[in-house]
Amino acid sequence: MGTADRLVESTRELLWERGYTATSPRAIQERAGAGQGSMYHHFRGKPDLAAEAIRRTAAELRTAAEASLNGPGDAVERITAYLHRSRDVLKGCPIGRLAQDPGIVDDPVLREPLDTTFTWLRGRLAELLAEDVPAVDAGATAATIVATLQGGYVLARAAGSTEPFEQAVAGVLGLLSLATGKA
Amino acid sequence: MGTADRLVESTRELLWERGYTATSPRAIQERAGAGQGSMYHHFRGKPDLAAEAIRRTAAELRTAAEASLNGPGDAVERITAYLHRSRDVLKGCPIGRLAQDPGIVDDPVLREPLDTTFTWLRGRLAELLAEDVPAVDAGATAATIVATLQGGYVLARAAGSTEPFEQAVAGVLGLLSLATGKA
DNA sequence: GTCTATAATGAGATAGAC
DNA sequence: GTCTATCTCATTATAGAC
Repeated sequence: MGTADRLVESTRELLWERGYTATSPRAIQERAGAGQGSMYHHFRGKPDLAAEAIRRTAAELRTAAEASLNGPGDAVERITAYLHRSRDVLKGCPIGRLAQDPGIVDDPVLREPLDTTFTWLRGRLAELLAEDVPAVDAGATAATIVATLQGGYVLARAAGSTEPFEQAVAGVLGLLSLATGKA
Repeated sequence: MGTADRLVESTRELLWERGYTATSPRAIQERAGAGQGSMYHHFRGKPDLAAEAIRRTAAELRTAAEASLNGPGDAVERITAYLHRSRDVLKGCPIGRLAQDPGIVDDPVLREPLDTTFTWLRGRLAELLAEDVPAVDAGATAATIVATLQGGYVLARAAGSTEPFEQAVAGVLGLLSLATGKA
């Protein structure tokens, strides 16, 4: 892995752990084992490096989601697999957590991958629901599922425990099972 | 309003707008129209001031929630009123947004009001659901409702639009209406 | 109680040697 | 390509005058 790649990977980790505003170029350099000159040779500055890091993380998240959502089973089974996927709940969502950072939301270039990722995810879930669960509004229910996940992370971090996340996921799956009549 | 109160109010606003890490004592002082000496006379420092600000915001949020949840109607009607309450969606939840800030989550004193607030809210919603909606797991569904709200804020900020928030709320209410058989 | 120094530390980036 | 100064500004506080 070259220096530029190590810088991007370090940035990805730090954005997940601390967010954008609280991540300093200095910390990125230290974790990547690179000097300042090296960083400013490969990237124009912190925003440029962060943009590359966020795009890479967004692409990875989408690939991981597709694995569950294109898997075997009907809509509710695929969504269940997606929601039950192993996650580092107390670290939060590497994309969703950035939505609280003013430095991200106020910069169109940095916010764009977040918007694109969630718009795609809601659309894909809505497709699945429209096919198999006619009893519900597919678009609204898809938004609820993604929001449950993102809000579950928030509640877990506030509680210092994964329990609220697991409850929230169980709750939305319970409601979905009523909609399919397979309760 | 005395100087100490103005400092706390300024801190509350800035915590909501920027979070804890990105809020500087300097910014607090400027907004409150107070000097540095004044702030350090009334408070030991930024964490002390933030603790007071967060406790005050949490108390206010709880009072506002109780107004809807103790209002007229059955469980689903009260929850609907709570979810439809007017909110500044793109600013996010003044309590929930702090859960993404490492400076809050890593400090037990600053995290405690978040935990207490969400634990109370989930409990209160679960009480209402247990009375009127026997078809669902009250605790899990309560967690889903709170998570939908918190996740709805995240999606709205990522999108730069209130639309995903409104969809998520509509979705969870649609699912709840199935559970009561009043669809 | 409130004010104005003062100061140590880090952020974020540029310059120029190697 | 990478390194080590260097620079400017903000952060977070302390000290002491008023």
